[in-house]
Amino acid sequence: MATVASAKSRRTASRETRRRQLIDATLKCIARKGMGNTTLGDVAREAGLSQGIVNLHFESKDNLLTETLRTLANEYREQFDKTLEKSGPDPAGALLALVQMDLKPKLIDRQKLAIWFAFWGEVKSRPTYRKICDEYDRYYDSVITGLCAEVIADGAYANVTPEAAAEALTSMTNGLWLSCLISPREWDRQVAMDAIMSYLSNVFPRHYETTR
Amino acid sequence: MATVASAKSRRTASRETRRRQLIDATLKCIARKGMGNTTLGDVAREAGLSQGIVNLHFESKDNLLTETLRTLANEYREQFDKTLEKSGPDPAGALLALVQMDLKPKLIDRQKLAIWFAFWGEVKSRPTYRKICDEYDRYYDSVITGLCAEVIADGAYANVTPEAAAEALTSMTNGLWLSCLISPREWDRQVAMDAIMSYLSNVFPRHYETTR
DNA sequence: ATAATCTGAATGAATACTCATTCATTTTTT
DNA sequence: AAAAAATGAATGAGTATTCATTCAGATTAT
Repeated sequence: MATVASAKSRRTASRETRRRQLIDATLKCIARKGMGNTTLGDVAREAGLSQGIVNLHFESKDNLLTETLRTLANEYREQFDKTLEKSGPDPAGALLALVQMDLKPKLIDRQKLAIWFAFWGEVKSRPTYRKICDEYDRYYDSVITGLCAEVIADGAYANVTPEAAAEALTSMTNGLWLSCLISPREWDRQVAMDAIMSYLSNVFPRHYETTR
Repeated sequence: MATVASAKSRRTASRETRRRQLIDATLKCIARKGMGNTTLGDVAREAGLSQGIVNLHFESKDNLLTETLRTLANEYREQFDKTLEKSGPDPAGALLALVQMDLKPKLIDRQKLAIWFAFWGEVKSRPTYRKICDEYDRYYDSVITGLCAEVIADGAYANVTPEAAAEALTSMTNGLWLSCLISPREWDRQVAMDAIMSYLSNVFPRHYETTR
């Protein structure tokens, strides 16, 4: 019983702990009730804390939401980087690992998608959200374009540019998320994966053998 | 002055006219301020009418928003059907016309996209929105899957199923819309079209000649 | 060791404000 | 004159934010 550092009955916690706790509560509330119907009272209740707690730790609701988006985006980026790292030096393998990541049930469930779309839905009227998303997307785009360029060079493919291939692949995964959100019953991971593989195996045939 | 049915100074209008006017105002407000910050006062002001007007013609805000989504969806469907009709009997041509439609500046500008994403952002917490979107999507999916099946049969393509190709194409256009929303500066219709053509010309090479 | 003091995290009632909805009144049409 | 349409002030429910107060744990003094 020695090294239990944070006793569970502790009434006060460090600033960072509370902020994280509140952000987690916010994510849950947005997934359940949507962005518009999530009140600070909801967030506090979900976190098991008191009414005024959010304004104590974040100064405003606006702030809380922005930080929540940042946290969400960071989490995705960590997954992205981890996937990239684990996949070794082969660019074709890395590309496949990345698109497969986007369909992993653990990472992308309907809860998470609802949260992403909730933020995307406000992008036009909240420039800050747009900027944050753009910043991260720019990075993913550069990585994926780079991988496509390597594959194209390696296979001497003359039928596609790295930019077009990257745009096609990232757009496809984002679009597949929308299908999952709107038709959860019908939506099928296998069909989604088939769609992506139909691209890879036809555009880069010497790198992605069709198993059909 | 006899046959001027709708004089411009007319202060009262038919129910349908007013409803349409209010829905148009709602669309503008959502594009400008976002779903969450659009109030009934905003809508009334945008329409140049009085505070209580929305509740007079729609019974509630909820109702107004649902009807607005239906109108938006109908408008898109009309475009879809018109495009299909105009494109003649060739399935490959129809498919191309449909994906090109999705990138037409007239049809798809950032205003419209913002509205679509605003509704999609609420899909998870508002089952009605989901149902409406699903209903329309099911139709588009069936049409596009059918066209893909025809192209596949005609070209004897063994490398892809109609379902996978349809899913790939519709997902790609939806995903391209997200790019347009998030990176409006960078986003380029030509690159978007290249991405789609990289799919068509590689998966259905005997139907879509690469002009490169 | 014990008591006294301090600190800042947390509370939750009070405040100020927004906004959907209602409705008595006015205006327009028939 | 009666009916229909529209107005816009009033209502009240809901909610972000504030703040005086409480309290657990750390620090200091005895």
